[in-house]
Amino acid sequence: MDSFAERTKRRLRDELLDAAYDAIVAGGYDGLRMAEVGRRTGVSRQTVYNEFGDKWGVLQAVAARETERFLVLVNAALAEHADPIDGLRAAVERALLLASDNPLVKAALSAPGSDQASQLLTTRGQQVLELSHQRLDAHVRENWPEVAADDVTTCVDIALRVVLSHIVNPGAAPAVVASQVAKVLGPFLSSSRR
Amino acid sequence: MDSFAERTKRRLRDELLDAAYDAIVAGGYDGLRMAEVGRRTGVSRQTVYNEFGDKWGVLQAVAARETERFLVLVNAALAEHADPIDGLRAAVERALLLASDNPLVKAALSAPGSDQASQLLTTRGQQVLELSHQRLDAHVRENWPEVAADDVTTCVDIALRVVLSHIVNPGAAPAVVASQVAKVLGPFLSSSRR
DNA sequence: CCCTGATGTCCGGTCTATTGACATCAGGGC
DNA sequence: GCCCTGATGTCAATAGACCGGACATCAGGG
Repeated sequence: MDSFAERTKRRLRDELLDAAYDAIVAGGYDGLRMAEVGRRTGVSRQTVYNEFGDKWGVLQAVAARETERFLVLVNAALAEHADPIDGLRAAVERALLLASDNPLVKAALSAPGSDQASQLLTTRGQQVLELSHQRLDAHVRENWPEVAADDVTTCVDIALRVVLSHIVNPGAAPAVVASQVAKVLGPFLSSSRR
Repeated sequence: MDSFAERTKRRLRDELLDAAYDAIVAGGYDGLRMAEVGRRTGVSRQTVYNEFGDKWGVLQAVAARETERFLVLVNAALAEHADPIDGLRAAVERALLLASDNPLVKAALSAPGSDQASQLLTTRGQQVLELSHQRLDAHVRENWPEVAADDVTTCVDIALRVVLSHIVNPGAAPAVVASQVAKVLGPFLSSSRR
């Protein structure tokens, strides 16, 4: 089922991502050295290339893992509320708070080389968007089956984009933004109940 | 220094030993199946042979690891006493207590196939003896440098053999045996102080 | 203008696990 | 007594992954 070799492969990838994460947090995308990632993990530079293709692949993989972890926490905020609108508000606020003190987000937006890394959240943001979409859609449908599936998708998409925008370019405080989003999307959600 | 490959190799060996340990505790030496050890670890049967040579090698390796762990605890008992004779008594008692509820020792002495496994502690006990000797000698010399090195070796050897004998063939209670050993060896130790 | 350091690619060598086959042996059932 | 099963132990061929070195390329700095 799950062989030692498979576990080892996963572990290798995980340790490489740990090393890359640390390097990015410490020195941003520019400070990330492929050779250094390998060295810290006790593996050759070539192995890093075999695993991720190129440097951009490393950044993407780090971001994907971080996004997954991020979404677990956001989904937990969603799940704490019986009413979908309350859940929406809580999730938005949680996401903004988490993002504001996430070392990787900070590094991506402010460290040297941020012009590259920040694209993960802007012009090259499909990966993060899609991943978040999948996780959130699934979770919302499970929690509030009474809302039409299409409308869930629409709602998640809009909220997601607003949140992402605020992460990249902060406006009002998290709680304020969350209330705004809930207020604006609330009527739509209510009208779509079966 | 310590590459990913080396760590993986150690981990493999460790997981194989875990699987073998469980199998032996559950079914004794006869109940140990090479294929099962591999299967539980997610590795082929051949890999088990590559690592340990043969079934006896597996048992030896399990015993060696267990002995090391055992000695850490026994040495801790030694270290808790400033006087060598007190230390000796405490170590003997600790060893006998630990052995009496050690699952591996129980399996080796009572489970089916114990005729084979028990040889590790009797006719084929060199490995365990030597390992214990090294660890204990080093520890004792470090703790009580005032005792002549030769006499330490002698003393450890005798105490060790008495303890091993009591493990295989229990006599008086641990505390009693410990006191006996301390009483008998005490004068010798005292006389050898520099 | 060269020198340095980093990315990315290629390839041959090596190590290790895997797979399948085989010989051997002990125990149990017919 | 004889065969069948299951286990140990051995062997060779194969495959997969990492390694090491070499190389082209490019950007930045003295």
